[in-house]
Amino acid sequence: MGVISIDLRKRQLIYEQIVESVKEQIGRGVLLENSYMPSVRALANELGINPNTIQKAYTELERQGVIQSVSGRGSIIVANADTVRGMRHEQINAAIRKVAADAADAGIGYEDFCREAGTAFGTGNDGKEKS
Amino acid sequence: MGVISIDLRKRQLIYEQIVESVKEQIGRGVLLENSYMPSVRALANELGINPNTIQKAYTELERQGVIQSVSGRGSIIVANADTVRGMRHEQINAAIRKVAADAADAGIGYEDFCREAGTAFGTGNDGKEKS
Amino acid sequence: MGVISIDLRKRQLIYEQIVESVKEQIGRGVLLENSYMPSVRALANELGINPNTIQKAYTELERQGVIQSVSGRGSIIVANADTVRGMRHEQINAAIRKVAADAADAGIGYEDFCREAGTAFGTGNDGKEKS
Amino acid sequence: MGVISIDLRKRQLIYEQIVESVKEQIGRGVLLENSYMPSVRALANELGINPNTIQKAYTELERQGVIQSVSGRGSIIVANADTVRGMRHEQINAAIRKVAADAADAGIGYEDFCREAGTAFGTGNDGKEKS
DNA sequence: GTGGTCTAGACCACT
DNA sequence: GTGGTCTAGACCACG
Repeated sequence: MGVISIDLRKRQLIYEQIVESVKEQIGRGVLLENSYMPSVRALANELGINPNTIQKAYTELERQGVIQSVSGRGSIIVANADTVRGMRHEQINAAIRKVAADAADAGIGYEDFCREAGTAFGTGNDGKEKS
Repeated sequence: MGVISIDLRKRQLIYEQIVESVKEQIGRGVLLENSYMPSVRALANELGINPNTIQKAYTELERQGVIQSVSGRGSIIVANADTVRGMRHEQINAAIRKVAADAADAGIGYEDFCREAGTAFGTGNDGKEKS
Repeated sequence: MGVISIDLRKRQLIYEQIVESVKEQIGRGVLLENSYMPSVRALANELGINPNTIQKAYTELERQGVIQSVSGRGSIIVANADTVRGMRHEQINAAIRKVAADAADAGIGYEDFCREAGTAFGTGNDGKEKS
Repeated sequence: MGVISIDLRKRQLIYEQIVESVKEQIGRGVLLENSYMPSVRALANELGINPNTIQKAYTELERQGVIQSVSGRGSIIVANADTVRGMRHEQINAAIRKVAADAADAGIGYEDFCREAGTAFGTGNDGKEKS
């Protein structure tokens, strides 16, 4: 089974899901720097979607400097795990700031915000130091 | 100038933007319980979009119990500010949990998460008291 | 307070609701044979709806032989309670046959049908003789 | 010939007729779980009505959890016959209770009610065993 | 071709 | 003029 996954029911564009999934797997060390990505055709087949969509994702990944397409050879991963983890962190941090701004706007306080978030972190930081 | 605003450039569906904008303004007390919403045509005209899109938004608002439409009369706001704020809070809490889960998954710790979020809350709560 | 009632939120046409409401009140003996109906204008005012709608209802009532309009005088009730009760019974019987046919079609048995209906009749016929 | 039927002369909304017809055919086992619905355009063409109306029906069916639509793929039936039959039964039971309440209100007794209904059930259950 | 959103504009019942 | 349904047809992302 492949390591790249998509969900057709999500509203997020499929090619974006692929981009994110690829970066996530590189960050996890599942996909390695200097190794080849599956071919457009192979991945399209594996995910059961159209090659055009894969192509769009690969083009975007190349634009972001994550992979590099070599004519007749395939697409090679040129970013290392740390780099993409950094990209992912920055993306998530932006999402955090956005939802925090929404929460602040809706009158949710900082402590309530952290308490709500705490449940997602398994390390005992579930807000109990608030009680 | 009207109180309901949309941004055609956003990827969020227009009718959803309207639904959220209406709920936000009710929550802020700008739109009041028992008062009438602008008519479908009037709002369509004001926002420069098609009446059908407004209709779709109003239908959804009625489905959510926020307004009640009567043919030939207009659409009356039946939810009070607290109710709508509660709906909005629940929505935002869900978003917080989601982004927190993403962050945890990406290896961002609870404290980093709260520190990142802290900037959105004006009160100097940048996460220090968590450490 | 008037005896004729309508519900603007229902999907049933308003003039039909008025027709039914009038017949129901005649059947109950609240509106009496040979007495006058409220004037179109008065009833429109009382119900807060447009006189055209009342006029439509009165026209239909006249067509059914329930009232008779006399120019410059008003509309007089010409059907007695028994007559309209009969009309109403026939209408309801038709509705019963229709819903029974739907139920039979959906595979609901006669006994289940009667048990479900029993709860609406306060007289102890709530299906317990089935148990 | 298709299995989904509508009647333009009925007052019931077309998209509602479609929703009900689809659920009925699923309940009958004519439309099967995990099979695809006809495409929006195909059904629109077959029934001679506008694709938007079909879309509205499909959207409602998805909201009810009967089908699941995937852009570019089609709409797959996800509810099984039993589930849909259950939904239909609950709907019909509500209708039974409503008409029974009307009947009781009009002075029709439980036994008369069941006798009237009996004719719709073919098995000689005309209410005799109730007396 | 497929679903989904949106525009444009019609008709209806009712105000 | 008001909400609501429907028609006609456009564009988009995807197959």
